[in-house]
Amino acid sequence: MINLLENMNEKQREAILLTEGPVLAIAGAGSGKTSVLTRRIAYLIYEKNVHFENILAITFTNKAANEMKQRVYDLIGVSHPRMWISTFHSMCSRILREHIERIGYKKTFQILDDDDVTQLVKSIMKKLNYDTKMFNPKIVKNYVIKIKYDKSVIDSIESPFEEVVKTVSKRYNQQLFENNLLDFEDLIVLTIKLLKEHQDVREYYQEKFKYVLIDEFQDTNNVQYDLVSLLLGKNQNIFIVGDEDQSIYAFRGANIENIRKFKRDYPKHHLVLLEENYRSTNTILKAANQIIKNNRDRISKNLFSSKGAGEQITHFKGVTARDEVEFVATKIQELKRKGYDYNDFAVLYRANSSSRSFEEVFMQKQIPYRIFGNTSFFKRAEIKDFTAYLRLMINLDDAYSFIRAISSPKRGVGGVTLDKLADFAADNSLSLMEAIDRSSEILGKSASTNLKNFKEMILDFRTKLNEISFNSLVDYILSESGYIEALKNDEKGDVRYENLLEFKTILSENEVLYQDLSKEEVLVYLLEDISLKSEESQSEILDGVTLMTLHAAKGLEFRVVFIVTMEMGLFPLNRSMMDRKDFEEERRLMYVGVTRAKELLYLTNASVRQTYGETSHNEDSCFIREINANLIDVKGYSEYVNRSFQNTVIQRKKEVSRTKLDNLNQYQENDLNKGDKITHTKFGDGVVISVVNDNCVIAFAQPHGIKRLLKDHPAISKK
DNA sequence: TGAGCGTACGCCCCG
DNA sequence: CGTACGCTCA
Repeated sequence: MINLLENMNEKQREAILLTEGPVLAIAGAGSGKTSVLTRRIAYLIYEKNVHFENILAITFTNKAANEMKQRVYDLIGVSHPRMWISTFHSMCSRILREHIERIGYKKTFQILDDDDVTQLVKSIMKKLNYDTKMFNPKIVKNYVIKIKYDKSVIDSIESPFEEVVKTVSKRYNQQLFENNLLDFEDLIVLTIKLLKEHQDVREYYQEKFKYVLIDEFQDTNNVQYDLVSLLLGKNQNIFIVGDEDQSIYAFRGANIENIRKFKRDYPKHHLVLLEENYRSTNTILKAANQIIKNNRDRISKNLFSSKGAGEQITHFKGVTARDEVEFVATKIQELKRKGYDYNDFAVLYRANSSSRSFEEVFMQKQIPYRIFGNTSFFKRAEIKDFTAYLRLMINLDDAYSFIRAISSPKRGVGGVTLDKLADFAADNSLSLMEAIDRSSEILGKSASTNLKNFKEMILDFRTKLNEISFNSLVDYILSESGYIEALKNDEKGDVRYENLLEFKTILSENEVLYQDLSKEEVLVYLLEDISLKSEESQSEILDGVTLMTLHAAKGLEFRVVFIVTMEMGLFPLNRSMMDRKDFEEERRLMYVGVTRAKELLYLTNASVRQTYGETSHNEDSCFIREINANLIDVKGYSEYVNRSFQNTVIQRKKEVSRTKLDNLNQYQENDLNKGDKITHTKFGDGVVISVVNDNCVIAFAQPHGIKRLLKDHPAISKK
């Protein structure tokens, strides 16, 4: 018999054993949170004889979910691919796949990723003759998503946007519904709708999920919070784990307040504080504490570790960005010789775009690496094209995939034809596919023949699905659609073809996993997986240096961590320096990065860097200065740099970035009112259109158009 | 009507 | 530096 409490400290045991009633575990970085979660699940199953179907565990990423399943399996040998350990989105997708017909959608719904949503909003805006230069489609999209759940948000939208958002949102939601498509927000919102409107479904799940566990609670948003309450019902066996200092998803609606809200909503909860850190040396922990204590809004925690002081933190500053990359590569090779594995290293950056220079040099120096995020496999054009075919086969109503599939490769049907077809379809309440049958009424002979051929082809693919193997189906679609032929004229055709062949692997893997399902159902699951994982990229390289964003690093640990591009403007990002809340989130991101390191931490940057073809000079990231100097060993060209780059350009740049930082500490209050004429340091003269709380909307001359800005931003001055 | 070419623009994080 | 979009020409 295994002992699930082995090696657990007093607090951790408490968190594992308190299975009944609400429990809030505040878990500092590296405090063994995942062990607690997995052991708690194992304990429920193994010791308390709870069936795994009665446990719901929510993680933040699919990767974390898989890892948790694996660890539970390692502990007690119980596992099942359909265990309810998943992200909010996967869980909702699974519930909806089962019951969505109750709220009027079809079971074959497909999920749109974020890029698709932005594109769709943009195209709707164009159709409605809104100027996409004046109104940034991304901002409109964010509003459209936000008001899905909370209609009252519309009242807080400033005047010129309000109108646009209202109109676009109506059209957008209608189009999604007609095409049987869901966006990520729908997954949650529609699950709430389903549970609210259908008592039997609600009671089924409330009865089913007897024990609920939620990880990374600081990153839940309000909609997710409500969903949790709804799933719980009278059941109070809820266990949440969170750490305010690691909340880094506010841009996506995450609300730190949810932890405090939980305390209020579940007054009888037990509070468990996990403060002992098992990961890092005390030098690293001290640095982390020194950084995070600069944030205003936080409950202070006292992280401690029984590990020794360890090595000093290194700050390396190269003359050029190339030096920085070379330093990282050389250091890795050096440590590798001293006995470290490639797996022990992580290079963490703020923006995905920073990865390229590291990839190049690593490749050149033959350092194996695995890269996470970025243009993931599923976001590549050819993959999206092919999935469009598959989606269309499953869901003939999907106009979005229809357009993608019919346009790649080109088959004599262009924008004009499609517009006409869409208008005709709308007028006669038909789907695009249905409208094709009557297309000769509105279109010329060649266009309507091309459309009919396309439809026949898709219908043929549908028949073939049940007649031939997945492997043959991939080949069949690729050749019949003319896709292969088109790739021959494509410079990157070979690579794209290789990528497409990956579908064979993916399809057959899923076929094995879901043996008891029909081929159509397998395809539905596969497409769902692709949608939910479109942001993640898996790599086949097992032994390699990890390259990833700071965001993606949350929850992971490495013996050696390099946090790179530590420069004002890059990290913290320029944009964040306008607002204290954003800035504090950058600081939490730094905190997350630092606390990933177990033994060695390197902070690197450069004094000269090429960005967008232009040379720029940035000051050291302020986060470096927040660490006590006696913890840091300064290496590299920094002294040389200080002496030799005293030219005016650098001086001026430094002044600019210093001003930006100062602005954070110095409050400027602009007394702005509707109609005021102002000047903006970057956008020039403008007129205030509206002011709501801290925000204002100002109309500038083209090319800037209408901007939504912070009222008190120092760049704005009244005329 | 759609393909090809030149210009403008963007500085992110993710399910 | 790359990509996305718009314009022009075939």
